Amino acid sequence: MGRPPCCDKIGVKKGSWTPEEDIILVSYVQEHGPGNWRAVPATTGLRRCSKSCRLRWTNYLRPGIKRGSFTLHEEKMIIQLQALLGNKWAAIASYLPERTDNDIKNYWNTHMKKKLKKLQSASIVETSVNDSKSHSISRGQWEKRLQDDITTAKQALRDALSSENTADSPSSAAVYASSTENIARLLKNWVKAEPNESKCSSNVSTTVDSVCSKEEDVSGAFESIFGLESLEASNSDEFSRSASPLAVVGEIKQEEDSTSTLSVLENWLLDFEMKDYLTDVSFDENLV
DNA sequence: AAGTGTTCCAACCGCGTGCTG
DNA sequence: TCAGCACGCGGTTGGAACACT
Repeated sequence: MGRPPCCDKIGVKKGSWTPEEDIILVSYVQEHGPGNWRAVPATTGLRRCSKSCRLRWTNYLRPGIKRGSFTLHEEKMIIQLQALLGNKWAAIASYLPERTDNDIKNYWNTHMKKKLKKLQSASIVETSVNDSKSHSISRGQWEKRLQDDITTAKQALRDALSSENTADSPSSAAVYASSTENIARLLKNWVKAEPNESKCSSNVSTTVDSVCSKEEDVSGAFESIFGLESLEASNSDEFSRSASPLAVVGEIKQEEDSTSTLSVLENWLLDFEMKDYLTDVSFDENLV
């Protein structure tokens, strides 16, 4: 016996969502909040599967979603997190609050795989040419650079966390207001051929703005922790030997009172098997 | 201008997991 | 303990948009 369908297929609409359907869905979420998706079709009269409603909300209508091309910064974070976590898109997306797991997954499958393959092939050529020079960086130099990175990362994390603590947490009303703005923007986009991509500094609500700035801070911390800047110039071997984020976070943990963001970070990192990280992670394994 | 190939992304599908009775 | 249910996740697909010939 196969698994029963998540909802009655008869009369369930598929395919692209219309503006009218979006408005209905957003109205529902404004009233009831996200969740209980099973009730959405019954309550609203939408002829959509509950799954489809959830997906539409999380991937498109949810407030705070940034659309448009990925920044270099985001790209680097994705590369590092993918190398660390594998294809755990939801986990990766949790560190890029404005991007959905679907977006990141799509971006990875279309852009990053290509780029990394290029990078890898270039690296292989370089390695074959400069094989005898491959250990040019001494252990002492490496440790010194690592220590600098850790110091920078810790400072960046502190900054990010302190700004998060001082910022007013958005009320649910504000969150849903920004959702309404999302819809308004979408409707405008449907009317006009070319949308004006919403950037952090654009006409999106202050709620979104605060998310943007926070994301920048946190990602900045990550860049330092993971040595992102060195990625482009480094080969996979060097990455596999790079500093353990566990060590950094563990040290920060001792110095900082726990905050929500740090706890999430810690839990995630502590769930990660350090041993596997040190022995297995390399770009090669993730380029399939 | 028309045909063909390629890219991109929204949406779907099936499975895993956690919760509840 | 177990079955049923709802939700979340990752892989995959379909088709619109774009690029190329």
